[in-house]
Amino acid sequence: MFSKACEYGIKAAIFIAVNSSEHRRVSPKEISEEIDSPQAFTAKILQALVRNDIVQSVRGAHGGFEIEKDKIATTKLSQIVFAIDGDNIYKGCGLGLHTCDENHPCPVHDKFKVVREELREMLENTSLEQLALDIKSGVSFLKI
Amino acid sequence: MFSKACEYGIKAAIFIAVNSSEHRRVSPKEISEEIDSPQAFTAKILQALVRNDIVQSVRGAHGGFEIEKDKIATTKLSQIVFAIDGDNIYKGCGLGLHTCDENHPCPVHDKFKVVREELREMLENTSLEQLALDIKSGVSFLKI
DNA sequence: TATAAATAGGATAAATTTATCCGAAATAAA
DNA sequence: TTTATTTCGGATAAATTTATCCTATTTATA
Repeated sequence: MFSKACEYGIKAAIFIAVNSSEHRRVSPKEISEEIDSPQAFTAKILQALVRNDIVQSVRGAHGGFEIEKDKIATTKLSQIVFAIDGDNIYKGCGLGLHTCDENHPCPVHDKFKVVREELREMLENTSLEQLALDIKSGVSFLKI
Repeated sequence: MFSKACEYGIKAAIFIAVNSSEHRRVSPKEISEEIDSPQAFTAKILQALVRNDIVQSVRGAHGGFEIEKDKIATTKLSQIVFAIDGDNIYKGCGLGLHTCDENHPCPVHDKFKVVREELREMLENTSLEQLALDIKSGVSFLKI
């Protein structure tokens, strides 16, 4: 469904959110260990999240990654997905047609529309905060 | 959402179904022109569909690809997707965890479950016949 | 101001997916 | 039985995604 990069990006953001809520900055090394991802590759993805202003980075000694408190509550999954994979998952044609709309639909246009709309709503209505809370309380997991 | 190979496979199967319903066999060349896909690559995908008994092939002069009449009605989109991409789209974990279930869920497990279940049902309830009919009547399109 | 600790970013490699090429095998018909 | 036509299948190449490595840059602190 999502690219590996996107999967890592979502998990990394959740882990940073969990730690930021406890005023702790985290390093790519720590992140990649906790979410079970390749460190250097994860660092690249973190850079993309920083460029898209989803995550904040602090360089130099005692630096690391963090997310501003109010952003943890306002950032939606859709923003992370968009920053890494773009919006093709719930915008593009299911069968790859260049133009696919009501006037010129692909064979699965109507049926796909329902599923993708549901996916879009889910991503737009899910905040980093909700996901981070479940990790903190041990209800959900970031690896294995 | 799906791989290119899967997109081509679905479109090819629909085009073959349309022609088989009019007792016409089609070649990879004709198929790739009609669905706007690379010919040799499409031929490989057709072979996979033949091996999975979704499409029938006839070798030699006057050969080509066809689908048995009753199979056009009974074949579901899910079978085509499974033959090419496997069932990871609506089985695997949304965040790539090796084990992700009710006892050990990833952060988006519950939310994803709904979307994937809807996707699965859609694929399992959509027959080649329905899709082919819309192409025949000019309601939907296989390219552009 | 020197040093150590971090992220940033370019270059490159490995793996996977997508795509092409060509000869082998099968089949209908002359 | 030969020939033309057609799918099958292996080898290979191109493109994209995933992953690694190394150096530059930034920053806190001794």
